[in-house]
Amino acid sequence: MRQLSYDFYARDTVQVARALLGQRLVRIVDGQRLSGLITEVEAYTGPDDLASHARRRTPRSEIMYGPAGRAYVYMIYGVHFCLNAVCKPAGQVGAVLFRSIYPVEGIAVMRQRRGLTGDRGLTDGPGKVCQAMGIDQTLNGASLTVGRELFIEEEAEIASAQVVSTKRVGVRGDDLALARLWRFIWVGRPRR
DNA sequence: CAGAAGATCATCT
DNA sequence: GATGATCTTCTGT
Repeated sequence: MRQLSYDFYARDTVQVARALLGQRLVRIVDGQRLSGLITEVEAYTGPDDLASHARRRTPRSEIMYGPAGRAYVYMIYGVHFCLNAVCKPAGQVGAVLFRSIYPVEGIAVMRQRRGLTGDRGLTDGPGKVCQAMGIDQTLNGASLTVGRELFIEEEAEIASAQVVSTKRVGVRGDDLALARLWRFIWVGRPRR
């Protein structure tokens, strides 16, 4: 199992998003291995994408302006965390949001962290993925390429990934022109 | 199954 | 002071 390296992330954000589908997200906590196959992602591009936090360069979004292959973790609605992989297509800015995984290793731990007894709804949402895997803001800025607590392992490439939606988002009124969400899902993925 | 509402706080204006 | 790259619970069909 090879850990995805810097070169994987240092590409066009949309390409990285597509390529991440089917790869294995791994979290090691207390010596325990938690993992799952990536089934849904979303690409956020640089300053010209109004849907992206990088639309403004602030202390929070600064990580997205840094080197590729690092984790961008932030809290949302005061309740949940979202995990991103920073991408850097030469001089550009971007990140990929992990929206859903198919859990494989450490499922019992994930259930416990999620407060569930079954597998329904275990890891099918950005906040759920973070809760199940114990990902919080302490991992913001962590390296996904040389880190040992959070990284991605290479799996056999899948062909059935596709764009499910590109959506335009209004920002303060009628400003619909520049916001795009590139969401990719692994069609025909295993179900849990 | 679909829609509404509340939770709760880091971040930015 | 307002907002949000979400989730859960509750209501009604």
